[in-house]
Amino acid sequence: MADFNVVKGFLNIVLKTDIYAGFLKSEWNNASFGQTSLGAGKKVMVEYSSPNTNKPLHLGHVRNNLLGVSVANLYKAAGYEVVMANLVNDRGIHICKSMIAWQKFGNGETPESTGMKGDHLVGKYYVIFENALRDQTLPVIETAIAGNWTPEGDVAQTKYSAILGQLQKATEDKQIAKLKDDIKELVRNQSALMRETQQMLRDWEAGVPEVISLWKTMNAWVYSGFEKTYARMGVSFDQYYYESDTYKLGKDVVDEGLRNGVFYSKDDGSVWIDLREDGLDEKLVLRGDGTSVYITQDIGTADLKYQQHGVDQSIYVVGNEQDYHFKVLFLIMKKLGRPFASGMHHLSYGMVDLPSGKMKSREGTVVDADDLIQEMVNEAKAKTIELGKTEGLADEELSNLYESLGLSALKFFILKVDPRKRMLFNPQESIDFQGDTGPFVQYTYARIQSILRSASADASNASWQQGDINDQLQPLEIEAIQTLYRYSEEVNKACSESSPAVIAQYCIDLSRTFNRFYNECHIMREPDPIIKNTRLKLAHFTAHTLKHALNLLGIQVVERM
RNA sequence: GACCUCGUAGCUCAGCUGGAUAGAGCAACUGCCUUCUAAGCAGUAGGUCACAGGUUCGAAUCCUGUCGGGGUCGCCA
Repeated sequence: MADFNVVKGFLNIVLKTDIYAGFLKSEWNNASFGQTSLGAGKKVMVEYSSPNTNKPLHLGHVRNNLLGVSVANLYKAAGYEVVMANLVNDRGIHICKSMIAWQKFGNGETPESTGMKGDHLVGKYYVIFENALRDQTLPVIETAIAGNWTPEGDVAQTKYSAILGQLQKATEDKQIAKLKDDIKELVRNQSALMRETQQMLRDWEAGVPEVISLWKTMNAWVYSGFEKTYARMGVSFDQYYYESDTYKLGKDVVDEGLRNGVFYSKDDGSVWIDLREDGLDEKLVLRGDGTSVYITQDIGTADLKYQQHGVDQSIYVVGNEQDYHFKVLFLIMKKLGRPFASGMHHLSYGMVDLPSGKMKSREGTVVDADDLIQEMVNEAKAKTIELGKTEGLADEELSNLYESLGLSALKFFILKVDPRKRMLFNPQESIDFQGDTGPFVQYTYARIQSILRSASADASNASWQQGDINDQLQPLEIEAIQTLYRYSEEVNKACSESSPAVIAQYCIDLSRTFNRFYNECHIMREPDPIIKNTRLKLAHFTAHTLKHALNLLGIQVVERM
C-alpha cells in the first residue's frame, strides 16, 4: 500500500505501482489468460437457432444465433464442456403451406433453375401461400365479421356464434381487434386452401410417399441455404435434433407421470398436470386422442438430451414470448424428479424491433438475414475505401477485411445490449463504425499489431520480450492494467448471467482505456528501453485480451484496417 | 381480467447482489494528424433515473401502488 485517505466516510487505498507491474510481468504473455475454472468438470448443452424450415432466417434469428454462439463460447471460456444443439422445426402446418404453394404455382422451380438460395425459394412460396390465402378469404372475412357467415361443422358454428356474441358486447379497441382476428382465423381454417394444407399434414403423418418425398426435397433446399448463412455468421452445431423425430417422444414419460401421480387424466382421456399450487395453471400434456402437444415432445427431448450427453446444465436460447412454456416445462421435469431439472435454464431474449415497428413475416415486413449481412459488408467496403485504407492489400485480403468488419459491426451492435431486453434495430445506426462498435474494438487491436510489427522489424528492439518491467508506472498505464486485471471476473460474470453484453461492454472499456494511453504515451519513440519494453508488453497483453474477448462474441480480429 | 417484463440525456444503451459529483456512444458545438493507423483522442452542452409513496444513516438500484410500452394466458409450435 502506498497511501490512503478518507473522503466522505470512504477509505481510499492507493496500491503501490509494483503490484500492477507484478501482474503485468506474470500475465502479459499468458496464452490462457481469460480462461477460468468456474465450470471445470461440468457439461452444458446450449440449444439455439431452432429454425423453421419454411422460410429464410431473419433479424430475430440473427439475435438468437449470435447469442447462442457467444453463450457457448462463454461457457467454454469458463471451463465447461459444451454441446451446441439445434432443434430444427422441420414439420407442421407451416411447412405444408410452402409445399402446397410450390405444387400449385411452382412450375417445377428449383434452386438450380432459378439461381435462388434454397431457403429463399421455399420462403418465396410461403409468402405466395399467405397472399393466396389472404385473397381467397378477404371477402369471406368481411361477411363473417358482419355476422353473415355460415361455417361448416358444429364445432366451428358454436365457436363462431360465441365470438359474435362477445364482439357485440366488446367495447375496447384491443379486444375488438382480438375477436376479429379470431374470426379471421376461423374463416382461414375453413378455406379450400387450408383444407388442402391440413390434408397434406395428415398425409405426411401417415407417411404418404409423394408427400414425404416433396418434404424431403424442399427441406434439403432449405438446409443448403441455412448452411451458407450459418457459415457466414460463424454458427455451428455439435448435435442436430429434428422435430420430425422428436415429436414422437415424451409419451412414455406421460405414462410414467400418470403412474407416479404427477399427471392425471380427464374423462376424455386427455392428460394434465395441475400447477396451481406453484402459481401457474393446469396444463395439458397429452391430447384426448393420445397425440402429443408441444410440451410433450419437449419433455421427451429433455430426457433424450440427458441420456445422450449427461449434461449438468441445459440452456434454451428462445425468445421471451415462451417464458411461460419454459416455466411449465422446468417445473414438470422437477416434479418428475429429474436430476437435471435444476440445471435447466431459459435464456429468454427480447424481440428485435425496427423503427417502422414490429416484424411480421406474414406481411413481409422482415429484415432478411442474408440481405442484412450483405449490406453490412458493403458498408464496410464503402467506408474502408472512403478512408483510403485499401493500400497494400490484395483483393482477397480486402474482401476478407470487409467481411470481417461488416459482421463485426452487426454482431457487436446486437450483442452489446442485454439479451433479456427488447432492442431496437435502427439500420442507420447499426451500420455506424464509430464509437461503441465492433470495428472500434478491432481498430484498437489492429493499431497495436501495427506497433508490434514495427517493434519486431526493428533489430534494436528484438529483445523487448525479455527485458524487465518498469515498476514506476504512469497513471494511464495503471488504468490499462487495472482493466486487464478485471477480465477473468468479467468472463465469469458474463457466463453466469449468460450475457455476452458484459463482454461487449468490457471490450469498449478496454479499448477506450488503451486508446487514451496510446494517445498520451508513446511506445516506439520512448527513449528509455525499460519503459519501452514495458509498454510493448502492455500493448501485447491488451491485444491478446481484446482478441480473446472479441472471439467470445464470435468476432474475428483483423491485423490491419 | 390475471400473470410476466421493460420505462435512465433528443436517440441507442451501460449502471440495478443499496453507497461518493448517475456513465458511454450517436446527433450538436470546440480543439488535436511534418511524431507508433484521426475507424482515434481531449473538451463543451444535454438527466427532477416514468410518477407517487415506503424501507434505510443512504435508493436509479429493494418493497407497494399508479401510468405507459411489450409479452403470455391454444387440445398451435
